[in-house]
Amino acid sequence: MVMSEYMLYSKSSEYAIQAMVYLAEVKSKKPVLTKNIAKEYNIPYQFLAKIVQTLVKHRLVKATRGRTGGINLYQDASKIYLNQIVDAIDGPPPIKEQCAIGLDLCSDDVPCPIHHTWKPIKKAIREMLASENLEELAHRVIEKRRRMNS
Amino acid sequence: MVMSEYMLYSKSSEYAIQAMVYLAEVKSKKPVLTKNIAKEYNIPYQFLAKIVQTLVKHRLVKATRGRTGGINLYQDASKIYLNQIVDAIDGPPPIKEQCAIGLDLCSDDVPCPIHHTWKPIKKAIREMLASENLEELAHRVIEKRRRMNS
DNA sequence: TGATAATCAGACATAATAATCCCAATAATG
DNA sequence: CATTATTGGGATTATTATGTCTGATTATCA
Repeated sequence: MVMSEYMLYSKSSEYAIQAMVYLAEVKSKKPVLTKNIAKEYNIPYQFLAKIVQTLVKHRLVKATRGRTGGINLYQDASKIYLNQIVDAIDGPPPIKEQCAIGLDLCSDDVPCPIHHTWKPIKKAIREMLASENLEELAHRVIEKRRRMNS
Repeated sequence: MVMSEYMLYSKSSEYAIQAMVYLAEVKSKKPVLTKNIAKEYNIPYQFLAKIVQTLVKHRLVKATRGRTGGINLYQDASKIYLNQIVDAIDGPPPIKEQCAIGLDLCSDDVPCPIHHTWKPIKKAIREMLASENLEELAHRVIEKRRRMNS
């Protein structure tokens, strides 16, 4: 199998994050073309367009139709966190705890073999996604570009 | 998309782990039937048979053919770690660091926006998989069963 | 008001993963 | 030695995730 490494979210979510970081980066008042974002990040255009539609429905992105149309962030970049994007695309996290090795009925009371190790890690991931907002991310992307070009 | 939650390895690897925990649990000198493992864990038999073939090739499982055949652990349960199983099925981890949000050229020098948060978490996951051996896991599965039936 | 350029929406196509089928090879047993 | 029961392994199918096509809708601008 392929399994690059530890998947936190789907490819679709990854594209969604990239697109929204782009929007946070350019800070354009005017609508930004989905096509340009796709080109910039090498995302298949039509596929990204679909993802953007979902982001619009979840009010993470605002779309303007027509000739001078495009997309913008629905609200300030500092108020949008990674977990919101992932939840919009992949759906909200499961109600019941999921067991890492697929045993049924895994909980704090009846833990699976790796429950106590896995649980805090899972919590750390959740907190990571819930603490990173687009404004900070965009800042760091800009910083990254600066370093790459030097 | 579905994305139950944070995928550490493929479904195939999950099945492989379950099967090997089972082998560690029963501690049978006689070969154990793949069919029985499949039934016990509700794994599609033919699919598990395929996975077992891979485990055999990687010398994690020893297969005995013929009428009284079946499978056993290749070595002592205490010497087999989760990462070995995952690597055998999903392939070894990528050489280059993978960026969590899919930006190219992410490294310690030119980090992606969430690099510094993600890196230690990734390390923790790796260490979890590299520190859990089948003997301990089997012990805890037995303990789990005891608790579930009380 | 017609040409142009964007998003919206649903159907369709492709690729990757998961699962199944079938029969050969192996080995024990009556 | 035929029967039975197992793994081995290639081909095939099913399901899901990813990606594409086409046309409708909306809005600007000459």
